[in-house]
Amino acid sequence: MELRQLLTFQTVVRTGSLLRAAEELQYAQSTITLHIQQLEADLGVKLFARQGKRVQLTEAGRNLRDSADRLLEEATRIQEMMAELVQGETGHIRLGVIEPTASLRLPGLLVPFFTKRPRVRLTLEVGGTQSISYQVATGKLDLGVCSPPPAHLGLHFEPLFNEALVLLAPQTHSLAASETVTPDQLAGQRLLLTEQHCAYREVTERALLSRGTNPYSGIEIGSMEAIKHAVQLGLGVAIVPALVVTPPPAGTVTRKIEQAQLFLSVGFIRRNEPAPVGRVHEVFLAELREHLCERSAG
Amino acid sequence: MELRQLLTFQTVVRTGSLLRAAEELQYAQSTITLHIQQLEADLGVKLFARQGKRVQLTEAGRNLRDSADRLLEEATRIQEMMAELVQGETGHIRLGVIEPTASLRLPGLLVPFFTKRPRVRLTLEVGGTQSISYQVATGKLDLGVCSPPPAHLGLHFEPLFNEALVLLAPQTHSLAASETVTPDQLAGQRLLLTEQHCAYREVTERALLSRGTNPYSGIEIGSMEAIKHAVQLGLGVAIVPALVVTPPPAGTVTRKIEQAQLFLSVGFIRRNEPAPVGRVHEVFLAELREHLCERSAG
DNA sequence: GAGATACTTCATTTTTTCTGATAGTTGGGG
DNA sequence: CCCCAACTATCAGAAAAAATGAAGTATCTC
Repeated sequence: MELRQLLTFQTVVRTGSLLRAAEELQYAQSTITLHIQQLEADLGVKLFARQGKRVQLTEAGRNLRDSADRLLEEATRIQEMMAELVQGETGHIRLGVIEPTASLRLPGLLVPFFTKRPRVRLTLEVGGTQSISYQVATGKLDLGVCSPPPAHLGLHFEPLFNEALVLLAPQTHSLAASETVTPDQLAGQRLLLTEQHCAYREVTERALLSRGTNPYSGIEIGSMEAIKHAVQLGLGVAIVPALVVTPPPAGTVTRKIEQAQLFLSVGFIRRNEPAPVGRVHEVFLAELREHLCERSAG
Repeated sequence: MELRQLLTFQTVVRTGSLLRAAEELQYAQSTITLHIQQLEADLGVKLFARQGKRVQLTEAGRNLRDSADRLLEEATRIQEMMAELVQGETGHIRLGVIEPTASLRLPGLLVPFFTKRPRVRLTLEVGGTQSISYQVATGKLDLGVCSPPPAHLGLHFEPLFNEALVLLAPQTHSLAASETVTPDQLAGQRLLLTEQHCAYREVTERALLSRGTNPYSGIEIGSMEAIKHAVQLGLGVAIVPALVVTPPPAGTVTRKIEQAQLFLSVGFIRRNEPAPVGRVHEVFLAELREHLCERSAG
């Protein structure tokens, strides 16, 4: 059974004549006869009752008609889909994004992108840089938005913006007294940290350790929201993305930290070698660059 | 795009390797490469990201995967359906049956037939002999169960049974007095007839006219049930199939009519020349012969 | 880094497809 | 009633395509 033969069959059924089908399909008339005969031999049924001039569908022919229509429709659908895929009008973006970016910066980008492209599918995975970069490397995700990934994964990283970090403290806290604080002042304070291996924590630890301050305080909280509440209730102070605490929650204040490179580089990652990404992904990346770079914080 | 190529693609995806696909499909491995390349060229997209040894699906490949599965499934479904069609396990019987046979004799046949063959479709059209035979002649119906069709339609008619007709009269009617009645006794009686062109009426008219009795009484009622009720209410008498009034409705009696060939020959009709019927139809006809002939009334 | 493994390329063989001419059949019109 | 016009079937040969096997190239593993 060949698609060609089914198309011929369909055309014969529609036109009701081998001759007209031949004209329409630009075949010799004998080819039409042949196609039908091959189909009949292959399926083991007579499709048309030949009565000299006219051909008429048999029971088997009637049964084949609808199925042939479905099959050929599916076939053209495939070709159309592939064409749209090339145009970037359709496709599936499997995207991994770190939590703060996903909740604060991404929605403003996704909404216009996907309303303009209703046929594009999105799978958004929110997680840590480590998990995202691993999944991009193994092909489970197409793209990631996170901080620089481990070099050994061989991923391409392109920075988009720097996420500034600030100190969040209860209004009544001693550190809230001055406009800015220095890393030295943090020594001895109870600092609420995110989990280990989290990029935010790593940046924070690196910055403070380089100034001789060991930030570890014994309290790790996995969620930015939870940390905000903990600070609000006076459990301690925290270093969080500025955007997360703009404005600060009631009863807390934010303070800039001087003399430390307290920011997190955020960019997108993709496998650089044999890029198994389609046109949509390129278009999406262009959108990412445009919308996230312009808001970049130094 | 060819079904062959899609099958190769599907197999490569499933096995994850061109070599294994070649083994499984009994092709040379170069053929697999070729199929994929042809598919890629035809669709205008790369389907696999070649990284030397390994092949990995691209975005386009992932999109094609499901569609290819669907298409190939539909293709095998077609082949299976055709095979079943040959076996008589499936198919579509478009059947026309006259009303009394459809309601009285057919159900007992259809129930076992279709419970044994759940995949066979049935379209049952109930109508007069004329309409049924015309539709069979033009191919709108496959088979008909009715009285002998007009000869000019060139249909094959095979008698199955004779439907005996009896007089139905109100219990209090004068004709109910004797055990049997003769056509002569019907003269002057108000006889309720079915519509013109109905085989039942034609048989009745022929039989009575041949005995010098004109049965026309000015009342035509299109439904056997309505005629029964009309007789019950004393509107007149009627000649109806014996089976329809076994037992007679309350307040009525049936009487045999002597000296007249009052029965209707019922059989099946089909186009005899290029029989565009499938195996199911043959099986169904065999069932018809078996179940309807044995109950035949002389 | 040598060998095994797996995909690609290419020239060749085999198979299939398409065609044009021809023959056969049917149904309507004079 | 016969012939013509309209269709479909058959067939042999040309054209196209598919499949192959061998040689080539890249990659992973030990």
